[in-house]
Amino acid sequence: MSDLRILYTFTKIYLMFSKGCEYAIRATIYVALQSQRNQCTNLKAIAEEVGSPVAFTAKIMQQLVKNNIVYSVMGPTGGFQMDKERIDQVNLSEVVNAIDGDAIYRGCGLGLEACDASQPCPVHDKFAKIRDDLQKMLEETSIYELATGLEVGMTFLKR
Amino acid sequence: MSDLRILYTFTKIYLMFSKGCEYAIRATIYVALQSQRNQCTNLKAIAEEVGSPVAFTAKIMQQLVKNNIVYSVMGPTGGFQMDKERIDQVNLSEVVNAIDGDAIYRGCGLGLEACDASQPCPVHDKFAKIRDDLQKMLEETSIYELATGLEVGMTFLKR
DNA sequence: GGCATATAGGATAAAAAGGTCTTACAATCT
DNA sequence: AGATTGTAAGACCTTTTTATCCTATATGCC
Repeated sequence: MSDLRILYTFTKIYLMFSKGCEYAIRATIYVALQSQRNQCTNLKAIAEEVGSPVAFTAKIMQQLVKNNIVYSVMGPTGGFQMDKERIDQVNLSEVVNAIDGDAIYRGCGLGLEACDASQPCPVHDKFAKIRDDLQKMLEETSIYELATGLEVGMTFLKR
Repeated sequence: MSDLRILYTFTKIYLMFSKGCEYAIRATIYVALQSQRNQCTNLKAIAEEVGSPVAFTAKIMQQLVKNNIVYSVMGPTGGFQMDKERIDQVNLSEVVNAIDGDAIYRGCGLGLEACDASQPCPVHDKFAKIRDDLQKMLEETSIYELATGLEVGMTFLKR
């Protein structure tokens, strides 16, 4: 790792999702949990609970509302909430798609623009399998499942 | 996708590796192929062949040299080359590690710093499986294998 | 030796992602 | 009515990532 600092300053952990998408997933899980308790959660509480910057979280919540993942309630005692049926229906894939789009499923592992089965990059097939597994996992994982783990105290959203 | 442009300007395809790492993999495969033909390849040729910016590629090649993945030869007729034994030995994981470090195996899918088996984030287990598969794949894939596909004309490094 | 051609390495610049602030406004509660 | 909360959009700032440039140094060849 140390040598890398010649190339990059590098503190970032390069992973699957954009930062905004990570916040979106965490926020959705939290709102789902609160919604199960029939509670509307306001922006500040969400940001605090998922450890995300307030202003940035506001943009992300707007995006989640637009994509019909959560809904918003104006006025005092307002905030964000999820329909109870939606908690079961919405899966991780939907949330990711709302923020990052579907690039994660489509993109080439080596960054080539015109990489597909007919003109594959050297790692095309090997990556395709990993990506398919990822996609399947994201589609099979419901927000309900994740919120439940959080409620039971088995999982955590911060730090 | 269109709605996203409110949040991000977004042309980027957010994936597994940094840009530098993608170039590194492509470059290593190309150098390996040339080395099998006992040819030393200079920077300019590499950059041209893998479609990467010359100056940036120079930095990446330095990194690959430091990590003993390729070696460099100075002076006219110089460039980069791989020991023939190394072509078999080196796997994708080594190349990735040389540029991006091992963050891809360690990092939390939701970006939490203190996420592990004892204090997992809601998607910890599901991500762990995908990441383990990715790691295994990267470790099992040799540069030799990838260079061979390229030589045979089955795979491509550009566009 | 002298020259051409390479890589090495530091400094710097450009672009993208991440994040903040401000302004105007709409809804809803007390 | 007034306070509180979200909506929407734009301008702006900061950090990280990506990329370039310049000078030093090594090597092969004449």
